Amino acid sequence: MRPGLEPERRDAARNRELLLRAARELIEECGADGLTMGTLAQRAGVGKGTVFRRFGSRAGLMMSLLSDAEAHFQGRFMFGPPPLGPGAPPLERLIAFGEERITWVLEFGELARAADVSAYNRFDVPAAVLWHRHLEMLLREAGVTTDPWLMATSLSAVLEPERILHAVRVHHVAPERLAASWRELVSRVVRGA
Amino acid sequence: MRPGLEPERRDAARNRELLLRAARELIEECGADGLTMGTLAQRAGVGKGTVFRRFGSRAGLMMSLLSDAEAHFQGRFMFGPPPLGPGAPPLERLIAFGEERITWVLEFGELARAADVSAYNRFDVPAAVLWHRHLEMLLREAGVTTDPWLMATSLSAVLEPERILHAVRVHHVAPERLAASWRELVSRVVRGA
DNA sequence: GATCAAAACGGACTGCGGTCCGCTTCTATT
DNA sequence: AATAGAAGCGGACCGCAGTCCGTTTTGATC
Repeated sequence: MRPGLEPERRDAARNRELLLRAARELIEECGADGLTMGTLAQRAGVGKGTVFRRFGSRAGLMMSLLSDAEAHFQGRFMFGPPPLGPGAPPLERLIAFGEERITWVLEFGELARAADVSAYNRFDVPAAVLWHRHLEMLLREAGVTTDPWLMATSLSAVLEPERILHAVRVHHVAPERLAASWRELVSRVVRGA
Repeated sequence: MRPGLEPERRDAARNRELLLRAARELIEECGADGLTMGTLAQRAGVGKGTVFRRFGSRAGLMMSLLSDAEAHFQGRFMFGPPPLGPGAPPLERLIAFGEERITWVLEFGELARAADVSAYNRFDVPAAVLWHRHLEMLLREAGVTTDPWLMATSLSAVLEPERILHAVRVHHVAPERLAASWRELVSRVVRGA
């Protein structure tokens, strides 16, 4: 999250750790939706202003909590072993990407939902941009030449946490069924090229 | 919105009209995001409790404001002339549906965004269910046999107001380009069958 | 027209995310 | 060790969505 170039003051760093620890505890106890910024400040033993100074907003806090998991996932699809990482044919990588993302959403999705900035720029956070670029690149490699940028946008929409969680939690769709549908969709998109 | 079977009391009906009129005025002046329930109550000359009694929530109010436009759109794709309405081949109807929905979002999307309940059940409001069923039906007719329900879910995701508005307003994507991408996507999905 | 229960009303109240600003604590410099 | 000013701190404060409950309006019944 933080570029190490301009180091944090000691008390600031201490409070960040205090807050992250307290946040994880609270989420454990009440779920991500049950966490309020006031309670968090109290639990961590700091003022509310400090929480907002550190994380900017509730969404920012959630993004900080996610950043480890996100970095790990990013590392895997960019540098990890095939079929998710480089080395496999693009269609297989697309399929693997969706499958892994579905798994990821099932594990961290509630946090991801809480991290969604409710403005238009929800799609412009670094992680979302990275995923989008990755999809676009794979589509190009797979020979999709007509507007790969928008096609990547559409595929991103399909993998949005909100929908995936809704399908699984409300409609009791099995994750494997989601994955199968994704395979089908992306195969058709690519084969149509 | 209201089934006519259990008629409203006179004062209730009067206040509903007052509120809807005031809401439209305020949105005209401040945009949908700028409308607050308190201001609305004040403008309409009623108490805040009344606003919530009538519409349940801010999202409910926005849905009431949308209901005319929604009913009109629904009428067109269910009973209107082809290619949107019945009579045209399913692929053409799918294409027309997306095109019309894009146009619709560009006109009413801000309202639609404001009407989005921020819970899981955002996809279970009657209008969303209807669109979903319509897409599913067209997919079946077009010969998509593998999990048309989930495929319809995916296609719905692509047409979500939030993304369309983001593409147009932030990334300056021309609506025609969105429509072209939709045609491409849905053609490939169907042809793959 | 008087009566009465149900429906509707209204505004004080709660809890939340987020801001503001006077005060405190660090750390670089001498 | 003294100092200065930048960085950090905290909690009172704001505006908002949504709730609660004592009071008022309505319209069916007599």
